[in-house]
Amino acid sequence: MTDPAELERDLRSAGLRVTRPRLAVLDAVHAHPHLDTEALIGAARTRLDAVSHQAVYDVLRVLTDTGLVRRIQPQGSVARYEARVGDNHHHLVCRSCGAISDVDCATGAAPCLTPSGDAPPDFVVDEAEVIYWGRCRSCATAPAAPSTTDRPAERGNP
Amino acid sequence: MTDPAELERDLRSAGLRVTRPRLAVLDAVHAHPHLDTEALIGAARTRLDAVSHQAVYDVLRVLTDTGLVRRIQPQGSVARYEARVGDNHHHLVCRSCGAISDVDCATGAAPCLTPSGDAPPDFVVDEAEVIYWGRCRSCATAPAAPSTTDRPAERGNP
DNA sequence: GGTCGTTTCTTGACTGCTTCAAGGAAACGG
DNA sequence: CCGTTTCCTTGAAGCAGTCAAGAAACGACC
Repeated sequence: MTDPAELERDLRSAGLRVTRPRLAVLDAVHAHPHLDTEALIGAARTRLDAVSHQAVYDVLRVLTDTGLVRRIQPQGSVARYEARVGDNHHHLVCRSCGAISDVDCATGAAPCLTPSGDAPPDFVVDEAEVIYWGRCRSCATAPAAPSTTDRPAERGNP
Repeated sequence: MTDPAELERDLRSAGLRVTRPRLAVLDAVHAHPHLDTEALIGAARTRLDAVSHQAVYDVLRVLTDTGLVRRIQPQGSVARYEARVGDNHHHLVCRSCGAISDVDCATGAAPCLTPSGDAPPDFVVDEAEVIYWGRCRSCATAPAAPSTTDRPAERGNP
């Protein structure tokens, strides 16, 4: 649980009003990286007695727009959010259980990567988003049995 | 329009039955890279008199599963498909008009990139998916007026 | 502290992409 | 040519996310 005063300061410095739903959601995103919206609604409701799902959607949008949180959405997954912003890190996603983990970016500053061979015609690139696809250890060792300890990402799994 | 015999050969070598919807969709994906499903339904219907939208969804799933087409889905966009597979290339996406273009991968073979600093814990990576975000030339020069010549990607644009 | 204007949250309905399900049609091996 | 298997059609449903109108909360100013 992050210091409320710090969260409040973050909101204010982003030019946002400080409201209880915003504090709750922001704290939840800090506490649990890579959660989806539904889970964040739940997490916000443990902090507050009641929040509408619409409020959480609104808050997440505002926080994303102001850069306080980052939204990621690997294929086959719904939107997920994290509070680690500004360091241009990347993500590892497990193909079978959907687990996500962070990887530091080698180059550091965005766009950490530029299209190779400067062939690209007329594009001004400001960010390179990288997703590493593979299998986490538990799924790599037990291929057919996706672990249930992490939340699955793919919807249409047979 | 790709040679039908060639498309047929591709289907067979992937172990798939050759049907008219599959040929039509596969040809459409070859002809128009980065189209979304709705546009592909339209493109398939110019090749065939009638195809159900469900058939196109089914076909796209099968083609994706067998690796004959690749599915991409930048944030804020619906699913899009391309027939350029196996070369592990990447994509440039314009933030304002949603235009997508291809970039060759420098390294060539997948995973063209490995997580830097081998810090990542216990992940077997088989692919690195890179999306370069930025602005295409027309949008970079006219920031406030997204070009309508390319199909927009974002839905909730004000 | 109290008051006012603006922003934000609540409630409820709705959209759009995608998938599910059942039955008929087509592909392909024999 | 026939039977089995797979695939397409039709129609409906699911689900994440959005829209809209009114009530509540924030915070600036007095």
